[in-house]
Amino acid sequence: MDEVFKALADASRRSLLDRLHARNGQTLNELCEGLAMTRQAVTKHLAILEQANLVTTIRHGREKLHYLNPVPIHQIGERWIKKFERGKLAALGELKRQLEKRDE
Amino acid sequence: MDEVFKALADASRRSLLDRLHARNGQTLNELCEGLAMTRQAVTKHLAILEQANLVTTIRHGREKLHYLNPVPIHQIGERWIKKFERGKLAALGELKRQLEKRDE
DNA sequence: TTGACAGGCAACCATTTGGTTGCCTATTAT
DNA sequence: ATAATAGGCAACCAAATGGTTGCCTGTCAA
Repeated sequence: MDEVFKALADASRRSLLDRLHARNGQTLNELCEGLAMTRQAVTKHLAILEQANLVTTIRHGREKLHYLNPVPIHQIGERWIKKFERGKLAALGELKRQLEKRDE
Repeated sequence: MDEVFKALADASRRSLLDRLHARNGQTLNELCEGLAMTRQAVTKHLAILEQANLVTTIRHGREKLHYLNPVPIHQIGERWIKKFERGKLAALGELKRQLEKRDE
């Protein structure tokens, strides 16, 4: 899980996920197009995403296809959000109320 | 939004959020208790969480109370997850199917 | 079979990050 | 008034991070 958060921390990597979301199964070179980054930089980002299990790859001949894996992101929603979500809006509302009481 | 992801990338900071979730409105020194870190390190983490709007603080006399703000985390769930969630399980299932076809 | 294309590996570099220590300020309690 | 308490600021440091360049390997097409 730690790896997922670290992987998502970088904007370049998030945009790579965006690209894969737009069109799944792209090759490395396709993912490089239009980016102000060398191919090797992208390779590193993809490796990090792969290790975090956010991207799955498959070799097909000399090409490596990249597929988005939505499961870990979904798990954040399941574990983290849910954890803090109880009393979602209530938190801020109650916060204000408590402080008003405290500072009287 | 970038700040939120960066703030969540660190395990120490996530555990600070856990602590605040367990008991909201703690002071800096309370949050330091039992951690293998100096007070100043915790201060820095809290500053980052504050900048990401994940923690709201209020001065009360010489104390600074820290409150968890669940809204940005909730927004991840709203924006990111939703974005990739379409065809949640479908993605992996379809992935396998496509590859089986491709590699025949 | 040979060149072009897709990708991998490794060394290197600058900046960011997570942490430290040391000292300063403000508030509270004795 | 003064000591203890709660927190802030700044300089500094080591390690991690995001990026580069250079070169190597494997696969496909002419």
